[in-house]
Amino acid sequence: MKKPAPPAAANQSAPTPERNYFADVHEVTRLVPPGRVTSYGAIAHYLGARHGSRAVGYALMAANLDAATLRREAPVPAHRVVNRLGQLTGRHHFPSPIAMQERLEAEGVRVMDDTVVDFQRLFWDPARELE
DNA sequence: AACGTGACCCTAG
DNA sequence: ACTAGGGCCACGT
Repeated sequence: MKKPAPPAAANQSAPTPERNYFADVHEVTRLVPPGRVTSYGAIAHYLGARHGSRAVGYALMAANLDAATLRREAPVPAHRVVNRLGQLTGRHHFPSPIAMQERLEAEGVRVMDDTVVDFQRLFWDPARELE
């Protein structure tokens, strides 16, 4: 899949400047296969490395809030995004603190001590897989 | 407009 | 190996 990474230079006074950014993060996240995981930094890097990794988490939080508010299945598999060490640092932003781990385990991903087991092997890098 | 905060990451000491 | 500090981007006061 090809992705028109919006450079930070595209800082026009658009009606919804952040919509593209959120949409991009969500789109990439949707491409992470079940049973695999990626990291905030990997997504940020794929989108052009200009986006801070923190902003990726912000976008995912928004996705989760939308899902919770609309009471429907999360349109974005945010549980497949962890930090660079494989830790489930975003678990407290799910409906339940254990929802993230449960979703991962339901896909066959084992989690121990808030950390993905075999993270290196399950890691899915968009820059390498979508290239 | 400046400032603080946050699901992060890299580089120096 | 461990800890600090700075850089990164979006958002709410």
